Amino acid sequence: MITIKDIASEAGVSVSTVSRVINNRPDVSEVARNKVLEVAHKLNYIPNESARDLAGTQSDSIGLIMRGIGNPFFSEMFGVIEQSMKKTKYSLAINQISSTANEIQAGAELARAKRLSGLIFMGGNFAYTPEMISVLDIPFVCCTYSNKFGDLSPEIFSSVSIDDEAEAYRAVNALIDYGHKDIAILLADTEDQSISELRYRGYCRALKERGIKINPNLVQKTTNFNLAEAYQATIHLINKEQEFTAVFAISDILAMAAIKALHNSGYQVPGDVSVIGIDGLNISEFIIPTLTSLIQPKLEIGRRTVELLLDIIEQKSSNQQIVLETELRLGESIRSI
Amino acid sequence: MITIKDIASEAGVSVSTVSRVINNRPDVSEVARNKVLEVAHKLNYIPNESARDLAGTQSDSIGLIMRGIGNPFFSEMFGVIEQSMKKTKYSLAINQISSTANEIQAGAELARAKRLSGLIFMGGNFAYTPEMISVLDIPFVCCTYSNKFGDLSPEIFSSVSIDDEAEAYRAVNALIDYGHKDIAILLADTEDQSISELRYRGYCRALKERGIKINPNLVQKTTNFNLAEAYQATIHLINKEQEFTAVFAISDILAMAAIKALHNSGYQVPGDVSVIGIDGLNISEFIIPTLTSLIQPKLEIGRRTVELLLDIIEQKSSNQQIVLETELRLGESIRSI
DNA sequence: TAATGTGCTGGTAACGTTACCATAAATGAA
DNA sequence: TTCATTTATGGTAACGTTACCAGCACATTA
Repeated sequence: MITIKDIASEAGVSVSTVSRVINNRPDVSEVARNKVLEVAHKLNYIPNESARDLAGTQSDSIGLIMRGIGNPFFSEMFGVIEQSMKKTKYSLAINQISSTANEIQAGAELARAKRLSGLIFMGGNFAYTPEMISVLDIPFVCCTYSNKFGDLSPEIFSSVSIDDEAEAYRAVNALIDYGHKDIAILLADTEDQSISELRYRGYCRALKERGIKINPNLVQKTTNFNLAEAYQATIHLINKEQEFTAVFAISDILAMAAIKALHNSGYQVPGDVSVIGIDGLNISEFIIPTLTSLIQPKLEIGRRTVELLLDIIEQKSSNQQIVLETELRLGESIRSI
Repeated sequence: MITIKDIASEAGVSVSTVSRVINNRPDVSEVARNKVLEVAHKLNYIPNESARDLAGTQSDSIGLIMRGIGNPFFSEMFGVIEQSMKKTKYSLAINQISSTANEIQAGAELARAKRLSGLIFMGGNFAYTPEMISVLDIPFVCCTYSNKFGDLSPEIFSSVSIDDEAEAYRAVNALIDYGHKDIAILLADTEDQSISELRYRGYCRALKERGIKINPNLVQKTTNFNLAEAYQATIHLINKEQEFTAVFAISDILAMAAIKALHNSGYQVPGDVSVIGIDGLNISEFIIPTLTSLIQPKLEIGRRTVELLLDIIEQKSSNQQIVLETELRLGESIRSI
């Protein structure tokens, strides 16, 4: 194991100077700098991150607390974030937590155990209170969701996401514009304060504004973002024998399962039933019929999340809530009636 | 920040004793142990991993070098491995590398930077030489692939995977059993020594053994495991106007894109063309038509990978190559002619 | 009785790095 | 010339933990 001491003696300078060179600090002469770099390269030196983290005021690690990798949307988002982080000096420490676990607690523990510089939360809950986040004494950004139900003031938290309520509203309006009135909704999560709840609110608002009564029989819940369960939930919806001509699935993963269930039950999509989703999974463009969906700008969400977090860490920016827009991709899964 | 010193003075013992308790070592009296645990809990103590890694002989981190997260199969495998690792004391350090990067080099660097106890390689290349892996001085396991092209003796490396050649052979034989003779193959990767190459060999062997000549016009390549590219490749295959009644896609992701491309080009699947894949993505069971595929035992691959690596680290086992079998799931995408 | 374990405990030097202070040399201003 | 200021460097104490050695009771054996 090559250490800065080895480099120091080999290059004929002190460990302090080596450390300064490695960390790209200004107060070093060109001669010393070049000599150190040359020796470091020759000896194939790799800094020991543990020692760095321990000695430094903070580590160069960012924690990612993920919930529900079951939904491929988050796998895709993970890839994007990982990619964005690659361009920085920071590395990612990932912690996947169960849907029931307390993510704030998990984040706080990871942060202290690994001396993280910052945290990214993905796929979480919405209801944070100031007391809850007070245990987090480092910068954090919520990715793909905001704090619509909590009572946090905008100054004390950051997020990068779409406006779930507004986008759902837009999706349902698209269906209504196509002439649909009997629109079922396929929800996930049993928790009240979830992304599902927000999108449900958008559904309700759209129907109300267009003078359509909400029919509880057309509100179908599934426990999570899982193909098999969503399939069963759709079968259940069909078995209610309540007429509907369209399904708004609050996620592409649910939408794809719904299309399959409808198809297996003898319904044509979009002939008999139109289906629209939200999220924009890569695969949803390649199924038959192509899924109509509101595509989240995954690349930009990931990029902006990393950017914002780093700016906050480096005190170039303060907390803010960034809201991005989806793009409506018209696929083959809906038609007008 | 609470340290073992705080606990030591609060509990009235030495730091050595606290360390012993935290690490569950035997030589501590019950009285001291209980007192320390009580104080640690009261002060909400969380061990500093950096200090641990630095002071200890090795860290409790395992590195995961992943290639090509583009293929959802690896996202799903990642979830499984993450889950399996949860049950152990080890934590995961993930490094996603580009398809051109040298994974051995990446692994070696990560291992030294973070003082890893072991490495898992996923989605990589096949051709390792003893010199190449000699830079890795820690235990490692190749997950989902083996070393079919390299000249490593079985004693010096470990893997958990299916037999890609044999499984491809099985898939193509299934098509032949259904009466198909003009069987196209959809490959990925331009590199010679890949998973794609092995599956291609299985395809060739099956055809040869059943007396079918290999038609180069029916061998269609795409540069990687990507839906859009696979779609284009299939279109290209169709445009050759070479008759074929079946497609063997060497991965589900390619198979799904192929089905879509065939469908958009006016071919019925399986009416005109049968399609079979390998891997077993979650979604492939929910597309129309349900994909026929050889399902990799993802859970078991992940579990055995972690198990084997930990056994090697803890010297309970030596290197070995574990080969698991797929399960043929007959979907709607093939039919006999 | 003396010698030899055995179980538990504390002290302290690592681990590899950074932060901070001290100092020497070089430069500029008075 | 002399003093102040800048620039480049080295020395060393942290950081929080584990590994290792030493030592003290107390029990066991010859």
